[in-house]
Amino acid sequence: MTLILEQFLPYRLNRLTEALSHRVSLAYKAEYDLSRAEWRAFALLGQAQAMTATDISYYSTMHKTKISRAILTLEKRRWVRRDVDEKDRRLERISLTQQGRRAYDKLVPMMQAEEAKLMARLGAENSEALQKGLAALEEIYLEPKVPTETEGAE
Amino acid sequence: MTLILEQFLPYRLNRLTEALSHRVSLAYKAEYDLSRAEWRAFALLGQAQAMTATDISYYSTMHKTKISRAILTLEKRRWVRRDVDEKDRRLERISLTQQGRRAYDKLVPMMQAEEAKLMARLGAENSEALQKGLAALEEIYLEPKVPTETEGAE
DNA sequence: GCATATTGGTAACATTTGTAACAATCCCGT
DNA sequence: ACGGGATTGTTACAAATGTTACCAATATGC
Repeated sequence: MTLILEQFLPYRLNRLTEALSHRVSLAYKAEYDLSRAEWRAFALLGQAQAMTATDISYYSTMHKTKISRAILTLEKRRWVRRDVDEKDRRLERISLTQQGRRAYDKLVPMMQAEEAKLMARLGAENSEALQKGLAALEEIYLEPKVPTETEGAE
Repeated sequence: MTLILEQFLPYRLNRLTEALSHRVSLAYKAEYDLSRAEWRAFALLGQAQAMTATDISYYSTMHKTKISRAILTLEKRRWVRRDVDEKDRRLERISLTQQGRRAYDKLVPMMQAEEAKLMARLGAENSEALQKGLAALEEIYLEPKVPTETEGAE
């Protein structure tokens, strides 16, 4: 009885994720010295208008204390700011500052270029297969979407 | 300029990996109280005859000190043993004990069942697409194989 | 053959992370 | 309107992790 790890989905995903994340991290580390947590929070904030820390935690699959700290760091850089929600004063809506937006606009093309390079190497057919497979997996295991407005994460 | 995370491969892989790994971890945690590192080292040792700690580190994408500690724990449980390689006495070949093998033989079917359930939900077509896409990615980003004998990692 | 560099593995230390407790706020039923 | 219970985010502390230094064994170069 043997579990063939090369065929075991969690193992495969783990290794690929590690490899890809590491590759991509080179860009934001070299350019801005961001940690993984910071980059993820940052990327989410770039896409959505204003999220709460809980939202970010949910969509990044990272612990809320980690997010709390990442946000603090980003805040110190003046890349994000917090505004207490007037309707519910427990909530802090986090959003990019103008300065943060500029950094985002500079960083994103680098990431996209990296991904484009990868897709080119994969080829159209493999790439499509991958999209299809991942989409199906996501449907089973993940919540559907990243919000573009602050909204509860279930 | 916006990076759509739902379409960004590292993000997608990360979330899926988290979700799947967590799901699978329930089995080995509930049954044997293994940590992730322990489970991965264990699974690799179940497949290969005898690996060195460095091999395990490489194939599990985990830090060598983490592996060192995981092996120590597994050794205390008497699931693995070490034998100093007589040819190169710096090396320790780690392998499953009989007791370890029994635990492995009990655990593996549970993991396979979990995966089979997933594949069934995916359906044949999506599953094949996924396989194809992942295989292509692996070819670009990963070393080819898990050794079945102790051997250097690249 | 001997000095030096390299490798496998561990240990000490410092950093990072998560768990648990907390304050502030809100919700809801009464 | 009040009180119990939930929710948001932070902090204190404990556990896990990684960096660095280290030892032992081996390989390399002269």
